[in-house]
Amino acid sequence: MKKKTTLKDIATALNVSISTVSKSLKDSPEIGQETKDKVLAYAKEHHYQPNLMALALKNSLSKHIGVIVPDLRYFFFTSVIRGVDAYANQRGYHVSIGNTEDLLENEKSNIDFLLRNQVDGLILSLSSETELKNSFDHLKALNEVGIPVVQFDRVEDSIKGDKVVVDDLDSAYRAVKHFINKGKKKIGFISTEEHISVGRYRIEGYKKALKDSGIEIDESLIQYYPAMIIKDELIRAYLERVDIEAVLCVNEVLAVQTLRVMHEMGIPKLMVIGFTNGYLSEYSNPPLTAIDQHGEDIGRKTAQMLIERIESKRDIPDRTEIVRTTLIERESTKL
Amino acid sequence: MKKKTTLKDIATALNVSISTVSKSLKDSPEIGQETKDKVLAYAKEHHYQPNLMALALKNSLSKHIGVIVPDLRYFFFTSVIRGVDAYANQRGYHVSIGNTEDLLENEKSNIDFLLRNQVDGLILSLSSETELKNSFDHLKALNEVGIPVVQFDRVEDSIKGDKVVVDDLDSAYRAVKHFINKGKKKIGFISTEEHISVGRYRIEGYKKALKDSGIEIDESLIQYYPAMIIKDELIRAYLERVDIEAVLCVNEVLAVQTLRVMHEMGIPKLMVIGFTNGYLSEYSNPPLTAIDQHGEDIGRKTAQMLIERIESKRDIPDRTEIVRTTLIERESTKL
DNA sequence: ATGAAAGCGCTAACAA
DNA sequence: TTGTTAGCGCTTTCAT
Repeated sequence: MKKKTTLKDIATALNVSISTVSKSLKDSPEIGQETKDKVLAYAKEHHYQPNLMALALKNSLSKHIGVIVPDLRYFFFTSVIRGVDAYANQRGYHVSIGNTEDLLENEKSNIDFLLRNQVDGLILSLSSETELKNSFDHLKALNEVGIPVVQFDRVEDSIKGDKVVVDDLDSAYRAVKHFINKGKKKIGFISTEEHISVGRYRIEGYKKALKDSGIEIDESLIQYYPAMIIKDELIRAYLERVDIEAVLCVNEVLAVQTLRVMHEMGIPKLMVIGFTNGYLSEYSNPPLTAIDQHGEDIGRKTAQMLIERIESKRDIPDRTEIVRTTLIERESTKL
Repeated sequence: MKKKTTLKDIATALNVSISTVSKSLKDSPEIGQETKDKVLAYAKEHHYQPNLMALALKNSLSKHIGVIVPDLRYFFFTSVIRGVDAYANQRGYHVSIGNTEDLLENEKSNIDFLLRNQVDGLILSLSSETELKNSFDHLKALNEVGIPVVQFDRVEDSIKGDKVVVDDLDSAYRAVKHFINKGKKKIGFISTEEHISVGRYRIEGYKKALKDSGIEIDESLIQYYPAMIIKDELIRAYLERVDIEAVLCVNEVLAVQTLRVMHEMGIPKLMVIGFTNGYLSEYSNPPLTAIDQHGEDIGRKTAQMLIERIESKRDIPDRTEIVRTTLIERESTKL
């Protein structure tokens, strides 16, 4: 494997000093045109690439940020990443992605790795296990080290730094209102693990909408499942157990799955809304009414806040940005 | 923003030399226990993190690889990334992800960035535009620089390095045979852009299966769409135009979409198979028979080949690994 | 117009 | 047992 060309290589080859080469490459006026040309030519020919590691070492700024998400297979998280990537690249930053698989250990090791690699800042959505165990020391450590952190979606307030969240409570509220406006009164709620912060807000919104409409809350209509991915049978059991006209699901996988189980059971008059407006919602049969969380916007926003903080000398007080969702109405609430 | 703790900081604070600190941290036998303890304690307290940039500079090995994919929203690509990540981490490598959005320019800039960041190697699946324009100079340059590249899925033979591909031809062949075994003879094919390499193999497999079964090929049953994401109307037009009993789709989005349009048109006796076994296939209604490309295996395989090459001193001849797909039968081919 | 030297954080060979 | 030094690739200040 060939070695990469360095300033020194160019310098020795051309019999000039390293600093002359460095200056030539930046087109410094200090250097004569001839020399510059020689250097440029040689550099091009040998595919010279500045070593950003060396630069980072020198400047103690890596122009490198990390994004850590719980699950790369979820549309919402990849959307956010796309947003971060787009904004960061445009500002000359590179982004590294870490995937926790919803595990605390992976979250720790990812943070560790990114830190050692001198990322200038971190964007992060908590793993499910982190939230479950309330284990935030590794994140508090980030505060102590002084590296800026922007959290999104699944956030923990006790950790310093900016936050971008979706108005989960209000989104659920509006979704349930949507059902009610269509004349539905018996409304269910299907959620994953109870400890996830966003889930808590969503359930509150659900309850508030019912209360505000004078509908009594029936806890038996609320179903928690222990994992993100569950068997059809569990949903079937729920649908058999309860007597509902509409149901709000906490993510699009559950929503689409409910739709299908429902169909198989032959109860097609049930309205369904799901959180996340991804391919699943868009292409499901029937198409699913979905709550669009605007993942890319969230990504851009977090990246913007982070870079602002990285590049600012002064201390900025912590900000929390709330992104309004949009209800995208499709067939699943039209019958 | 606090500065990060360095060896030097520890050394001055403790009135020892930098190398003493360095050795203590690696638990070198050269150093006295007392000193070690002092150093360890101080390091812990001040959240010392070795600066991997400095290490990379020193060793000219960054333990860092890059993965560049065309579209993060596709299940197949995120699966591959998960596989790469899993294997690489276990080998002590970090992985940076680049997203080209199927654009040549983004592919170039991603490669550039990764190179400057001294990645030790690159894993890559070509952008659609790169394949369309046959523009491979930026990739050939990688060969000249001597940085190892492993391509997967959408690959170009003229570029040196290992490759991991799916047996696209045979997969399509088996899918079509599956239809034929179920008594179907009029079989359609829905594809995206014609220039994508995997698409070409799939169409060949489709044709070969028909030929081998003595069914005449009707080019009018083969439909190319200009983009990955298309309107329902285009599919409807196709379904209205042709007279088929089954259809093979080049990805799961198209397959699920076809299923739905079909359903809306009231022609439920059409069998559908799609490439990629992701959430869409699994949760569609009805569940979709899908060709599982084993993305995570592919990811692990590419990472393994790449790291082997990075760490090997000797030249290894180029290898091409072919991953066999699995046909996952679900409802969409059971009627 | 060009070059020498210091320093970013770290390791390792060599001294003491 | 501990310390000194050189060097990884680069920029920048200060000579020359």
